[in-house]
Amino acid sequence: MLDDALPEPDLESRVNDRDHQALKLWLRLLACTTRIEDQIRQRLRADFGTTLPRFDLLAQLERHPDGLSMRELSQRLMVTGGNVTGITDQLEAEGLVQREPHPSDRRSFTVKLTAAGRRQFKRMAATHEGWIVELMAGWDKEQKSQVYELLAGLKTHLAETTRK
Amino acid sequence: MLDDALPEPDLESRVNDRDHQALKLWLRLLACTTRIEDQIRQRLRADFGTTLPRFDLLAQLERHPDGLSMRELSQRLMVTGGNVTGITDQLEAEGLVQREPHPSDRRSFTVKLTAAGRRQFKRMAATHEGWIVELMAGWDKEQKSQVYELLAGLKTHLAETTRK
DNA sequence: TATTGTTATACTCTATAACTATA
DNA sequence: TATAGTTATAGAGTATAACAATA
Repeated sequence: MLDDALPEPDLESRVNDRDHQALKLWLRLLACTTRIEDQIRQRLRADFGTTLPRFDLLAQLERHPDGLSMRELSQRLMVTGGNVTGITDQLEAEGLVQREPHPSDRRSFTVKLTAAGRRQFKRMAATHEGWIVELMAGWDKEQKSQVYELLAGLKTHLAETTRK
Repeated sequence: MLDDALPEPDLESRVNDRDHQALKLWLRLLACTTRIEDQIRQRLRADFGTTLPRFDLLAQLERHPDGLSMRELSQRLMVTGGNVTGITDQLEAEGLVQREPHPSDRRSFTVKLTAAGRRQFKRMAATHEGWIVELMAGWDKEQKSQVYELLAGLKTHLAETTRK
């Protein structure tokens, strides 16, 4: 098997000969994504002094120039409200985002990127994409396309299966 | 696009129309694996009162009946030594593993599963595999096989690319 | 000197629950 | 009553660095 040629032990090495297809696939999938994610975290910290959750929050705001409420951010980032408060506090202290009062609901805010936040995110996003291109270079264009389409099916299944 | 039919916003929704193939693929990949991993963590906690790192450590020991040193565990689990000490302490307190003195090197231990640890791990592993089968059921056998083979290429590339 | 493992410390991310202000 | 957001707290997981014992 191709894989036995790889000397480095890692999370996938937890798999056993008797194990079944789904499990083997999952462990290999996990090994790959973990490795990429670790790289991204390391590089975000080293090059930009930031973290993946902070980057993710900025990315959501960049997609929504009109801003998002704390609750919407919480849903999109899939974390609880208290955490969004914390991350938003940090980003606001860095001057990258700001809370604006909601026009009609005085309980709520609209969180938006500042001009500085937008500039900074654009810089980070461009670099980040370069990292991804580099890390995914193990697949050619056609292979990427194949996996992308295959993942659509898995994603749909997960959305239907994993409520809460 | 198939994906626009999915209403639920998640991490993949950070992607933008102008973004490129590698990035879109990565975000979809990350969304799927994160979702599965979150499920596994939740279920390990709910059903067995344990965590993924603890499960992973037991899995490594199950594959190595002769035991592993702390250093080997650290490498295989890809975490620093201090963390392995902590996780091993917990598992030892639960009676699932034990440290045995290394025969020739008095600085070192060999960590092994206890009989209880082996029994408990077998139970957990069987349940765990059922979860994985369920969560990966979005792909049929042929699709699983395809992705498995494709991942081999990515994994090799990552092993060659991401040294520290 | 280098290595094995432990300890101490600190930081990030996370969830839960109690709380306030408003709807 | 319900909802938006905050605060407080606790716990898991991680890294770093200083340390003791041994090689």
